[in-house]
Amino acid sequence: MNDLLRNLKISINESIYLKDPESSDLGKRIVEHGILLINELGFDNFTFKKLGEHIQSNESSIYRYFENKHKFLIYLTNWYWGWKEYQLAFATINIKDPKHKLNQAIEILTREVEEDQSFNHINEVALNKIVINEYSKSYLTKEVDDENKEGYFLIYKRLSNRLKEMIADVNEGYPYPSSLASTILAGSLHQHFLKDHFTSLTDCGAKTSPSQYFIHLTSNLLNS
Amino acid sequence: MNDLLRNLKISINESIYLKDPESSDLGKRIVEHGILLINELGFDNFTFKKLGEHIQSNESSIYRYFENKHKFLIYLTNWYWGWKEYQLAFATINIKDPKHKLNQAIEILTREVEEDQSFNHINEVALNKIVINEYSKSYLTKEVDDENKEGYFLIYKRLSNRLKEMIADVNEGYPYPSSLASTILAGSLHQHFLKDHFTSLTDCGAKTSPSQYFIHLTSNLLNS
DNA sequence: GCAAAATTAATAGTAATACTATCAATTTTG
DNA sequence: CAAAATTGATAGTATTACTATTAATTTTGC
Repeated sequence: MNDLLRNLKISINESIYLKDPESSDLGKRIVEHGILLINELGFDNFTFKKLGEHIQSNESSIYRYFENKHKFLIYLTNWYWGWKEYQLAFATINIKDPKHKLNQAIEILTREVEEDQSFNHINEVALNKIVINEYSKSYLTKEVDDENKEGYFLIYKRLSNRLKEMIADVNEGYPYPSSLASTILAGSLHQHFLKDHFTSLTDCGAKTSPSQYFIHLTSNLLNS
Repeated sequence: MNDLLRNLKISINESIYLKDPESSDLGKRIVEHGILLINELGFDNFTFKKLGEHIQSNESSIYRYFENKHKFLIYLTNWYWGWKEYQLAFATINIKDPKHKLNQAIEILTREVEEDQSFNHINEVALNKIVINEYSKSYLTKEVDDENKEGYFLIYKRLSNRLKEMIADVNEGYPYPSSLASTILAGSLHQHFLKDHFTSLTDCGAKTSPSQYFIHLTSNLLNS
């Protein structure tokens, strides 16, 4: 992202928060330090009380922004996928060739994340680690169907669908474009996790990236 | 499985439990009803207290078998993967042709689960749902590296590695056999989840199965 | 610049969770 | 049949995940 986009705001479904954290200084500190603290402790060990201590504020004040830590995770991961959606749009808009476009999309969606200067209070590297380690906990719940109806996963579904369209544009005869898109998105988070914790289960590591693996896989699948 | 295997026992790393639940009637009831209750409530809402009430036993008695519910989940998922490993071994042992063997392996590992009469106190269908919904929570923790060293994920890693070997036997030039194996294992759980909760993100459903998707994907990748 | 409104902080309190400890009752076994 | 092991019942602790109330502080609108 560049300076032209300084005023960009990732828009997030209002039912996910009680009060928009972007609307106040405290709200931004909750998000900023929440990301750092979840990354440090893991989501399971993270509490609003601990976050309150970290930002020298009060547990009860945080509860005025988010109902509970589950919703806070939903908020953060929505932000992440919204951010990815912007990156994807900008990086692929002028590409005409469908194959090139798809490869670029996969690259954006599966690569190692770097800091984005456009969003001051968000550490995208830490947030990416949270998404790798915790995203699936946001939907692997008994409430998933209700929350899906509420639109909590809309951005992610839209993103997966964009990828699916690009897959179909390369090979309209390929019978599983939706499954391939979701496999790339969820699978790349998984490969990133494996390279950090279960090296024997992946070929990704110092020499090979998840992006290479998925670009190779997709090209071979669609161009044969 | 058949009657020849009546006395089969899935062996599980001793450091996962405090007392072998297979060694007593109470232990078996903990496992049997624990599976049903986790499937019913979801792992997050499951507690040993609730399980105690269900089996008309006491919370404190359950704690003598398992340190906590996390270890209980590790136990159950280990059992599941051990069971899959047996199925895989039996179903592929006499197949000579590497392509046929690999297809058979993918079928076994990704298909819809059916009841197995060999294991009385285990409801494999419910357990499969638990694995789909909860398995990733067992390793997406801050303790994953320590627990990996303790051997908590050995069976799963061995299974993934067997699949990797079969992939390499079909095409020794394919550069990402380990990643493909882990993608098939984790990806098929994910596709099963999607078909139940996010139908727009998958092509799997009434007419198409995750098995078909992954067999098609693998064949096309390795035979081109 | 000041009063009213909104926000935040501090404190207290509740119910549930995730255990541990103790001891009694029951069952198993040698 | 006595000793050992297992199980059940009860109680207790620290933490979590909140809600409620009120006071202090900050913001705003005129």
